Amino acid sequence: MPELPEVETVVRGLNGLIIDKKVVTVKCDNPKSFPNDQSQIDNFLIGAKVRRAKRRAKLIIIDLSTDYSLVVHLKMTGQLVYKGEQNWGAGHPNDSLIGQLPDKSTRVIIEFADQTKLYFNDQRKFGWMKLLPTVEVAELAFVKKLGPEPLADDFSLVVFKKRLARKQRSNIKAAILDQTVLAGIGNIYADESLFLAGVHPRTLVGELTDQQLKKLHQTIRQVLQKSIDLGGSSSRNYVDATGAKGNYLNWAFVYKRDQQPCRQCQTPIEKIRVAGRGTHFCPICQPESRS
DNA sequence: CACTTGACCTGTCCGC
DNA sequence: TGCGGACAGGTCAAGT
Repeated sequence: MPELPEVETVVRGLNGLIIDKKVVTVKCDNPKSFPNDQSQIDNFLIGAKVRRAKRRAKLIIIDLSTDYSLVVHLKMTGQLVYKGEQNWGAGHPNDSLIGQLPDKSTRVIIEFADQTKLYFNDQRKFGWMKLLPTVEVAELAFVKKLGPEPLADDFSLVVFKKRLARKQRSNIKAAILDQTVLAGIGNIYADESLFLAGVHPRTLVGELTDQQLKKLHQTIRQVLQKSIDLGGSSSRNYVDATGAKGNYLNWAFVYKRDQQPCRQCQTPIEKIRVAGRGTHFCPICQPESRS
């Protein structure tokens, strides 16, 4: 669920909360969530100071003073939540969530020298964090294969078309979900951007018109930016680094809106399966191409 | 190689 | 109320 806008929101939050903090203890209840050896953790995480947090695709990368980085993938249910005086206390809106940590979904606890803590929670245990040398992050096989960042200035229509060139026979939804084509789109923003572009999710890439490609290139960027502005989407359990939920779904056109009226034409939104995933669309605004 | 399906997990919701 | 099963959806491995 955390897709590009949610991960970006977490990273921005971390940058305002944990810079220069020094790690003093690390606890992990589930080796799969944090598979490093204890000796690596002792040597390169304990005692390290946080330099900065950044994002690549859906990855959170926390650079440390030891020239190691903590790389985190939240997958579906991961949360990276900071508990400090800023966001925890009687009367604070996030107290009900933050105050209860750790809970049964807590996998890793990182404690800083000022006794504040960073919690990695992950109900379904699909997510992970890994400690590795900063220079090796970009060399990871799956990082090297990632497509371009859709919000980068140089992500032009020409680049978009080039990226789709080898996907002519797959449907457009599967193509934009493929992280080697584009980095950062997941199920929510795939559905939303296809709706705004008026493209049926099962349309084959090779059958898209130039006009549709141009429109989709724009709507992908629009939707991702809009969601970042709204703090992301909280479909199930996404929260940002301060424990706050995102607001995008109050504004969504199709995602999780099956049977509800389309915001443009009042036709009930339909839910189908495309690329193995629940897919929401408007049958009038996104007509199926006949072929 | 391109594309699809299944596995990884746990919690929730729906129908009987 | 309890219980089975479908579903949620990011990514990689395995299968077609």
